Amino acid sequence: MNKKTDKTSTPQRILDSAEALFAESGYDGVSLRMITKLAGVELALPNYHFGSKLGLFRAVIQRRSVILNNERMEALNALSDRAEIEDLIEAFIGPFLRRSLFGGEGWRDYARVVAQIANSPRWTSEIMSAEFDPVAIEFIRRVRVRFPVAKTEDVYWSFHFLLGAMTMTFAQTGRIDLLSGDTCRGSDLSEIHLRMVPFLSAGFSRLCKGST
Amino acid sequence: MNKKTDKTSTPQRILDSAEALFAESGYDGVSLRMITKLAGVELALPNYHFGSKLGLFRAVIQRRSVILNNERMEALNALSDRAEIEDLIEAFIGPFLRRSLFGGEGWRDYARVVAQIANSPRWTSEIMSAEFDPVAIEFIRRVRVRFPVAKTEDVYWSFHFLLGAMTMTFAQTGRIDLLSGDTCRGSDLSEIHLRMVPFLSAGFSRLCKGST
DNA sequence: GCTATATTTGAACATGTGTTCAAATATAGC
DNA sequence: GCTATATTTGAACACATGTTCAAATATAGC
Repeated sequence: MNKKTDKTSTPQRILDSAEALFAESGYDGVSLRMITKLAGVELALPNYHFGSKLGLFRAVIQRRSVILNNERMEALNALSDRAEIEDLIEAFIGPFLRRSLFGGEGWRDYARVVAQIANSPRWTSEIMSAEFDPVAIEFIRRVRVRFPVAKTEDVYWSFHFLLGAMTMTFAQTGRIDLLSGDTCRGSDLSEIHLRMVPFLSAGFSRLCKGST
Repeated sequence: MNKKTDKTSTPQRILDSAEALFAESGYDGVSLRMITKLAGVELALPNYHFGSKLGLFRAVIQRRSVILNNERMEALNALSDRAEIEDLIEAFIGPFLRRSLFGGEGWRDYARVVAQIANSPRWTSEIMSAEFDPVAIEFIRRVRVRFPVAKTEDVYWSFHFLLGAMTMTFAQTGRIDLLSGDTCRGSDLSEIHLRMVPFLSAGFSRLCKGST
């Protein structure tokens, strides 16, 4: 018999299983026994490799946030100071949407985990702000360059609405599928992407162009 | 000694405590012992009055959803067929925002619970669709009357973005407070309301007016 | 005031929880 | 091949979980 039943390493198998289960039921809805059973490893191993359940959760988030934030930051930096709001929004949301769409189950599950913690007061400062604020700050800075006369609050609240639309998209709850009788599918991220940029651009323009 | 230490009835005290705790930590993050301790009642009473923990959770949601949906449906029905998109959006989100703002802690906590279940696949059909779909369907119908040439998908996706912005607002995680250095406060629902209607109206107009 | 029903009490039940640890095994450096 | 380190095993720990139930108490109808 093989020493490993799979090619992937133990920590990775644990991360993958945890990611899939957290996406479905959230942090408190999943036990280490569920995770280790799905991963096919012993119960003690998550604690050995990640210290604690909380350590495992943080590792799940960080594994992909690092990759993601690099891509997003690069996309923003690639734009000139005269870039339109459409381009800024595209740079901010595009990498995440593309990963969720083409990156396989793991990335899709990851987005669903992020969506849940983004709406939970418990994880806001500890995880959301810690992991995702740098890109957010840069995006907001660039929006203010684009709309120099916009009031500070208008920019932040516009960003807040963008964040909500993005989060709801990542959540993939199937609500819109049910509601539309499958006319729309939450998994069709390219269909959403196509509409999200114009929708949000119009909102930003209305609020931040300075007509007040 | 009094037979009741408070004026409110036992079921209500349980509902209030459950609501406050669910808002902070979600369904799985709260135990019946936490709830009964906060409510100052015996452990067995939630099961007696609501059948199970799940029954209690559903009761927490339904207690206010009934009130809310009546108000929202009336607000929609009060509008003429020629109502602007601004008015439709106002009717859809206004009652909820006002309750959260002026209704006291209970309504604020309730909104936070709804925000969390709105992003969790686990509760989508069981609770979200069951409780909130009728108003959503009526809102969408009215949007299509207002924008008769709009493609079906554009209307649904616009609604999806609206739902995201609304949910993120109700979540009250404090992220935008942190990010803006308290320039913006997530608890200032009137500040948000003021901007949310124009922002979303611009998005709907861009996507649904039929220019494609 | 008595009776029937509704509610509350306090304890127990079986099972699930994250974490720990010494012993066994595998891996890598030389 | 031997040794030192890294990993895995399997079991146990102390405690928390939702639910149940008979007994005690309160409430309401007459």
